[in-house]
Amino acid sequence: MTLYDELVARRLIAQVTDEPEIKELINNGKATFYIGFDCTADSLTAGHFMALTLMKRLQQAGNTPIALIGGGTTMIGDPSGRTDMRKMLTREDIDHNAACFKRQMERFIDFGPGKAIMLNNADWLMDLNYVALLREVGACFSVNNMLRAECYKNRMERGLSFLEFNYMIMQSYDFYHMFQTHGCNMQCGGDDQWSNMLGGTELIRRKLGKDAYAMTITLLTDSQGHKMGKTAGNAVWLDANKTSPFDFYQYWRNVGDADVLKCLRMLTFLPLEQLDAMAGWEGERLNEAKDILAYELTSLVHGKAEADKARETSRGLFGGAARHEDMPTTVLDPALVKDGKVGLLTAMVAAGLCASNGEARRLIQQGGVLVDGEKAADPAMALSVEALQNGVVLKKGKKVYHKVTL
RNA sequence: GGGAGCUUUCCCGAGUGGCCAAUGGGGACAGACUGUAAAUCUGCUGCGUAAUGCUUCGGUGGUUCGAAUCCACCAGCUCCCA
Repeated sequence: MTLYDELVARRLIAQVTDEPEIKELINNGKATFYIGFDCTADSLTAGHFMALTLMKRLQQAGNTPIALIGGGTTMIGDPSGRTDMRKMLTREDIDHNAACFKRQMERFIDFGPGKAIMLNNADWLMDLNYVALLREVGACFSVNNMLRAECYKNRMERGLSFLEFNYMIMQSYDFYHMFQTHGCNMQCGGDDQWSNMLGGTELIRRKLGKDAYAMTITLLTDSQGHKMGKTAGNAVWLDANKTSPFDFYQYWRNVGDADVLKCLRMLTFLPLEQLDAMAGWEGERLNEAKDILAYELTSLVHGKAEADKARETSRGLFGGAARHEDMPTTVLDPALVKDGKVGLLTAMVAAGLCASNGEARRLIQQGGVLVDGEKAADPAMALSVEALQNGVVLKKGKKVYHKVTL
């Protein structure tokens, strides 16, 4: 099976500019493609993960990836998929974030000589001269066309600043620039980037009379159409300090039935034959598929050892056994001890299980808290120092486990 | 440059002097039912030592016994005219 066919079979491809050409390029390792990453946070997220796997799949077939860190474009802020304007980040924040991204990507993509390149568009965007830029590429963009682009359409009612409007031009310029300096002939990205990407191929065609290609991948959404990779509005991070391997594992272990196979296909490297065999699984059996999904992804991101630990912990907790060595743990501040005890409410807030005492109290009153397996009935209860020294397991709701110690 | 309007708790959105911590919906969280799923039903959703307590309705001042509600200025956004 060729690479292109595999991508199709995995339902990864959303749109392409020129199917026969792109097939030819990537199947034969002739593509030098780039994917841009806006560094708005100090860690990549599960959302970026699919882009990384795509990069890896293409790299394995002999194509050359360029990971473009958006040090310059982040200064502008992409309005795609946004209803409001992004917060402006300082240059220092952006540089810091770019460095963090780089570290995470290096674990995943081989940046050895001739294998892959990492660039930062701050290197060329920051020095652009306004008038020179306008003269160089300004004539190649039709405002009429830009306004028709899907990503701006829904902003027409709410307002779109000139700053953001220029994002497409910057992104197009990136492609144009790398086409010339690095022989970059294809751009990949999320489907929400489609119009920005077309801006680039169009610019290259007009300025250089050459063809460049664009391919977008399907955004990973759940069966309700929501973007995946978020819990309670927070991103699922790839950085172990921001989302622990256990929580990362649990996130995927808990995807809905309707989404497991899709996730396996799009995110893992498991052979398609194996996935096809799983496609017939139903009901309870899907839990096996979820376990495979969670294990595969955790081991890709955090390594096999961490994945084993997370799986064991998870099985221990949900399988009834009392194993809890690896669950997230908080060491309480000794200052919280009063009369040889720490109030349960205090402990829950300190462990980050609740935002406030009031919330913790409510939770207990609703019967949502277990202390070492026993339902906590009284919000006023306290944990003794002796018990804490051995570690007390707090369970919030059905799935959130947290150990507190002194 | 001129004119009109908007800014409410996580989001949408009521509220237009005391009965407002503020209707309703969504989301989130919890309980029941389950398979660590979905759907459904229920509860809950500012803080709190739980009290006729405290802090909230873009910001700062003011009027008033009392303001999310009135006034002034500032900021942000939207729309119309140039």
